[in-house]
Amino acid sequence: MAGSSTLTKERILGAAEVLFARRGFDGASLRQLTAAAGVNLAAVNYHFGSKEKLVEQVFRRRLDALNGSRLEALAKVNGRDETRLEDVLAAYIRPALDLSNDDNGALFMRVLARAFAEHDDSLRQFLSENYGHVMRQFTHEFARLLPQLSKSELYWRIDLVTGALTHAMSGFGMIQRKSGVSEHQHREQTADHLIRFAVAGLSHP
Amino acid sequence: MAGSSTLTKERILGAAEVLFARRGFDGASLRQLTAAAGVNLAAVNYHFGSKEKLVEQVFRRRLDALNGSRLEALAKVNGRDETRLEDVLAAYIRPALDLSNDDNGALFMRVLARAFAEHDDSLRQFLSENYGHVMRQFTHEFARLLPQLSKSELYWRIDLVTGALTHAMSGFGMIQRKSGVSEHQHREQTADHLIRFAVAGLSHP
DNA sequence: AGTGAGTTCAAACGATCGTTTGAGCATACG
DNA sequence: CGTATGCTCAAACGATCGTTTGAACTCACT
Repeated sequence: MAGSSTLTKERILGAAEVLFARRGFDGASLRQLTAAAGVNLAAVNYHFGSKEKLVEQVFRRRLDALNGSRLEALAKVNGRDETRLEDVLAAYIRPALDLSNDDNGALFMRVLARAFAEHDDSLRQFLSENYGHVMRQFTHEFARLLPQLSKSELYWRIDLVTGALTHAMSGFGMIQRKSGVSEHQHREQTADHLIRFAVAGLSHP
Repeated sequence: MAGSSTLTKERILGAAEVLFARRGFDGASLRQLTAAAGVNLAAVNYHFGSKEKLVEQVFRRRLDALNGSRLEALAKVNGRDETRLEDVLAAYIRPALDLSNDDNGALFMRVLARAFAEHDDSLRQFLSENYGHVMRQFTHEFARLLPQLSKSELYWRIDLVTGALTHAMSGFGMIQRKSGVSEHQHREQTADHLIRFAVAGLSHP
């Protein structure tokens, strides 16, 4: 091998994240994308095979780490002697907010929200096949902690909470935080809002 | 005037609603759209001026009625001697669910959710200019009913509730209802879920 | 019957899309 | 040194995009 250029691939993935968040998957063209990344137009098809494969890799790069952190945090919560609902929700929410540490991690949540709103079948299938087990594990935990809820009632609430969180986190990083508040504090306050809301949405009488 | 064909315009608007919901604004081409509507390709530019203007009209056709119903329902609630939070939320939610009476009314909520997730500036400005006063009026009502909440706390909760409702209603009409449940009952049950969730999300301690 | 405004139509416009090609360049290995 | 491999590049491919054009058609009105 010569260059083994993971550099070009990474530049493309980074630019794709920005442009997919801004213009959507259809709206962002490979020419805009490769120009922003400073690479040749043909590089996308050479390194990824197609635009659709690139989209999948954009998700993979973030979701592998994100959902890994979530499951890790959930396991840690389950290791304690008593499991609290808010801790389970924190295990789901905090890793997502931590993404904003990365350069464009916050933008990725916008990409995710787009994919959520587009009811594109192939993309949903890809996400379901690769990361469906995460949501299933959290759902199982919710069912255990909220035994008073019927199955359909629980699914309704999880769906609503998911919608709320996806929407809110897609806007995170956009809202200007007041001066005098550190980024860490800001993220902490946001996590607090989301967790308390999710607890109320799931467990209200 | 000869034809004064409101017929062609309506066929286009109907097909646009379906295809925008299914493929997105960029993903749905005027050729697919006019073919589905059974009209000539040039008809869109003749009757609407451009594709972007067509998008605006798709929103106008539904949102004028939808937000009108919402304000009407809100006025009716405010006319009573005491205003309850769940009634205000019902005034916001029920008109949206009633859209599913219409042929493709339920699909329109998908279109709306898409516009919500895409952070397209020109579309957001259009919606804000034309229908921003509705959200402002409801927000004012929420502030009155929840005086214990700080301004920022209230905005957080409204944002989260809005995200949840938009997501949920964009999926309404997709979920198959159990046999033996009438469409009216189904809508009533859905409204109940959404309203109780929204009450909990807004007013939790 | 004839005029004219409103509408539809097939055809074409230039632009841009995702993808492919083949030559050129770099580096590692015999 | 020579050659093979991985990668980049400019250029082109056919397809499809939104939009425009000018002729054909419809129908109310004089």
